[in-house]
Amino acid sequence: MTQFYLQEDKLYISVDCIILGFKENAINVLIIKRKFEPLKGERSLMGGFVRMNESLDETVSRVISEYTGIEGVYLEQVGAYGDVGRDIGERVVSVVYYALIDMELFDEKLEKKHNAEWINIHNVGKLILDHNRFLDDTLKLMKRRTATRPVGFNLLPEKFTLPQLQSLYEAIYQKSMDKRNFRKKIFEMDILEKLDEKDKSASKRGAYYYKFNKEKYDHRLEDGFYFSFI
Amino acid sequence: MTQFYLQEDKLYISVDCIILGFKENAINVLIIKRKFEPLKGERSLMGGFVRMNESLDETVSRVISEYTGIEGVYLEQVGAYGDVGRDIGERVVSVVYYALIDMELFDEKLEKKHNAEWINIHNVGKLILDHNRFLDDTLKLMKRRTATRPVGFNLLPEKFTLPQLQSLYEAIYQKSMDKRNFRKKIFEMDILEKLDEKDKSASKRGAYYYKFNKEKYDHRLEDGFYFSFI
DNA sequence: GCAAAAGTGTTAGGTGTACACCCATGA
DNA sequence: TCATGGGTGTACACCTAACACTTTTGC
Repeated sequence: MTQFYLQEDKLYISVDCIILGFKENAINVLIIKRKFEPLKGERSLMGGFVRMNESLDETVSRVISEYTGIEGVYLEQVGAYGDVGRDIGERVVSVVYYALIDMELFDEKLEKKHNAEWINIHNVGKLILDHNRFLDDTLKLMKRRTATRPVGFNLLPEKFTLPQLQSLYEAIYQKSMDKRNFRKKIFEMDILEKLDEKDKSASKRGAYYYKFNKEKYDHRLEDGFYFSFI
Repeated sequence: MTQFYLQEDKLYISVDCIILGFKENAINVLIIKRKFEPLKGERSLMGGFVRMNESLDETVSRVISEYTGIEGVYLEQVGAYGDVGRDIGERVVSVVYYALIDMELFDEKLEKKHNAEWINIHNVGKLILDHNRFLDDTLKLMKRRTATRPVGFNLLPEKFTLPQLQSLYEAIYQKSMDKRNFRKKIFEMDILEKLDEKDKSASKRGAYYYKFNKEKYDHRLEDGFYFSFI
């Protein structure tokens, strides 16, 4: 059986990760300055080669964990990029994923170790190779996804306030929203659980904490419930 | 520079294609019965290995052209599938694409040559490996895409009637639509060009032919026009 | 007591949906 | 003339979007 494949070419496959986090009312992406040739000193996404005995998902998780210290994050595949000349020197097909992480869980020691920094997604300059394209495609996909699935919560801590949630969506869609309409929409979805606790860090009055209630959400999905932020 | 990659693994990469066509009010997919081992006689999607000097897009186009005789079709990537055991015998990462073709352009000689047949997407039985998953993922993606982009036209001849167009969308979404509402929506989009010619094959009165007007569509997109069938 | 953020309802306009009849033509 | 599919308009329900004031509390 192996005979059948023998005449075919084998290629390098890498995974590139776009790690997104939310802080100070902005979506940030983790970027590294490469410490070695080729392209030393230039800015890049995090990546890794897919190993023979490793699934794509395993490669991504390995890379994410290496650069953030976090396991089990929300991941979505953006796509495979395979133009012949996309990498320099060697032919490499890259599969791109993005991850939404809670920046409070980020291991800051890794920031120095990898020469990494969080950059506002609107100020990311030139990246190596076709990484800017990866980022552009990711942002389009992420906007669509956060509009139709409750995945934005992955960018927030487990407990969050409604002003926080709103400012997250405002950062994603780059437009300000009406407080009353936003809250009405969220409440109608009936997927949040209100806690008794308040966050007083942003105001004297304090804002109630909420949690995303996955059970409620899954239950609502069953009877053809259609989801839509924005 | 090449040194840098030397220690990494190289893998086989294949492309699998889901070729969709519209005929007799149903969406059909082209399926082959494999003529050789492994898995001889079983039903499969069309695929091909990515060659060292070929981009993914080139591989897809090669495969599509080989099995349909058509060039320049509408293509969209579904994703990369890379579980370690997904292929039997060897490790192969597969990148899946779907194509929307006008079945009138299909070269029927190739049907026998490749042991291929068009099967209604709701009657496709068991396919080899993880090909059923590819098909399921494709259909979800295609439904979303045809709902928000005017790509359904790729499944019709250049000239088509409104009853044809409606029956296409009814086949995609598996539900019947109101004629008046459908036409209203389409006309409001203002992306069709009415021809003077009629199609009399389905009725005595005849239905006017229309053409998709890409210029109009591109123009409307510029001023934040949001598109939505269904 | 005041500054600063959290929280709360109503209305008007627009969009989606349901629904029934006449038209054109070939046989 | 009749059977068959093509073509057309309206009314109601629902959803979206715009809008301003009161509440809480630490300082």
